[in-house]
Amino acid sequence: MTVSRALRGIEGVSETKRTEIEAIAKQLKYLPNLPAKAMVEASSGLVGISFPTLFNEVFADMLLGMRRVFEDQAIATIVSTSDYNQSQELAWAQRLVAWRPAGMVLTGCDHASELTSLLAGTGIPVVEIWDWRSDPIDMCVGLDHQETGYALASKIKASGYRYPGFIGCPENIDPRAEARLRGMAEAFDSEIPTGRSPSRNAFQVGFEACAELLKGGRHIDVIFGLNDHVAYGAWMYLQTHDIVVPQDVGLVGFNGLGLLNVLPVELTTMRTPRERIGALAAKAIVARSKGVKTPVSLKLKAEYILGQTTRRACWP
Amino acid sequence: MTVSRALRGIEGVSETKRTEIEAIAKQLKYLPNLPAKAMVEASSGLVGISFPTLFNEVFADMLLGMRRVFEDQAIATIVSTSDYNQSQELAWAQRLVAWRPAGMVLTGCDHASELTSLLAGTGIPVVEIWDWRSDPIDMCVGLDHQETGYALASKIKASGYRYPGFIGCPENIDPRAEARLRGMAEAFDSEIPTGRSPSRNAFQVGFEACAELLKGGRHIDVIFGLNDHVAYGAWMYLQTHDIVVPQDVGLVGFNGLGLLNVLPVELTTMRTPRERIGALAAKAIVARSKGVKTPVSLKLKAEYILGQTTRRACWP
DNA sequence: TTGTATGCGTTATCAA
DNA sequence: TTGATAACGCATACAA
Repeated sequence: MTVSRALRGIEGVSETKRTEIEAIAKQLKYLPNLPAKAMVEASSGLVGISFPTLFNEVFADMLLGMRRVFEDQAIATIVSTSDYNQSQELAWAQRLVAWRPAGMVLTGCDHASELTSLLAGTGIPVVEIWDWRSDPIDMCVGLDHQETGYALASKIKASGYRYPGFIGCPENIDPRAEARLRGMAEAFDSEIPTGRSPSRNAFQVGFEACAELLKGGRHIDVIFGLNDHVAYGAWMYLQTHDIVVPQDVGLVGFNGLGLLNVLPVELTTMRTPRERIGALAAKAIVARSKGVKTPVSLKLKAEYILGQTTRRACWP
Repeated sequence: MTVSRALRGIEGVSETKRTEIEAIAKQLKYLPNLPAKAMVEASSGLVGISFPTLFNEVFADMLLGMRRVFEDQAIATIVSTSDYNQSQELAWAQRLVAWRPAGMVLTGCDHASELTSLLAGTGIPVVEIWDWRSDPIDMCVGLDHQETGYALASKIKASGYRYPGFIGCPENIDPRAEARLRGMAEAFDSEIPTGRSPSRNAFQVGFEACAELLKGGRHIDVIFGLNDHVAYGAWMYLQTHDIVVPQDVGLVGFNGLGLLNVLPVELTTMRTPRERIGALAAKAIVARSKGVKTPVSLKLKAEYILGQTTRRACWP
């Protein structure tokens, strides 16, 4: 018991004893046994994090924001990816709960219905990130994507554009993208024609979806990409087909990734506070596991970035 | 005890009892307590994985390859990133060992010296991936990057190029890249001039390092990028400065990422078996944890991809 | 300041 | 086939 106290730096151990214990521990190469600690404390100091994918800088950014906080607290993270698949997310959650994690972070607010009942009553702090809704499972840090889509489309509409198109992946894959699309339709007060491609690579999605959108024959004066990569893929398509941006058509991305810094044109886009979301989510979990009862629900804003792929002029 | 047996599907429980137990378990929403299991078994069914970064598709690919194997075995993965920093990797390893993991995966073969002594005698299966060396800590699945650099440069040399340059990040960051550079120098039998940039974004590294390399004033007829992204950044630089690829200068990448599929030119590069490395590493750990004594050491090969950024002709 | 008793949930071992 | 006992390493509660 004295050893336990000494090694944890708890008051009430004489200096003599403490140094003696520390010396012996070092000599013995003593390592605490975290599974045993987790058992007695009924919680493990592990935090589970689920992303749709890690082939997307957006999620890597959020992970980085979280890890900076968790590492300070000596919390290890069990990371998983769901491939935008709710049952895969559920299966992971089921396995994870058996580890008695100190918290869970889920991407988005759309989950398998069993997930809620699984988590109910466990007392595990849960943060849903990236997306935002008023009635989270437990806590929430993210954007209202519909509002964000509305805000972005309003800016674009104010630039004089009237015939928007949207390009992205098939429906029922990325609920956030569809929410943004709804917001855009709201801003333009009309249905928005879409081009969609099921490719895995986002550049390729942009290239192919752009082709599909324009094949539709409808007049389009501005194209909204699901994200920056998709928009850039479309940019490649337009270049190849001698369609000049922004003279012939405007092009808009989403996320504001540094990735595109060096590319030939700066993209008009919306910068999302990804690292900040991660950091805030992690802090919410840490606070909870330290006994703070208040649940966190934060709706953050994205920032409009005017690049060179939309016109600046503003006419009626 | 009977419950434990029944739930684990172990022989010697009557059908009656088993169904009865399963019913009650379901009704009680019973979940096994993995920390307790880990304690009694002195090993946790967790595997730790350390990458330099996750902002690089290469590592996301290896992670995917591993996860497919680990998930089949109900093994959870504790993922961490070291930022190419050995002491950060060491600190993570020290925390991880306290979890009594079923295995550890480390990227590369260059580690803090204390790491070896930390792991010695713990009996934890360790696989070093991506890089390859003859005397791993325990097991090894990867490429010999010097050999691979040699192989790539030999192909390029055979295409008639004589004045190579290399662009990448500063020295002492990525040991694999430097090993490839050594192999290239060997193939060309000369020092290779380099351009380097400390930027975080790989495209930007390519753009800036290319500028630096060409500023050097030496005659360069082919540029080797540290990886595909870096090469593509250089491609942007060359385009901007009206230097035509491959007429004026050849351009070579490394990794063969699908990312660049849609880009205007297919890059000459070397395709690395990333998912395969991950899968093999994971299988090695699973085998070990099941009692197989044989340590694994696999040296894989990369595949030369001839694109449109180097000339095809072959002259003396 | 130091130490003893107890219990966390699981599984191996042995007994019935 | 079923169950009792002990042990894993730690931390809480209590005693000296």
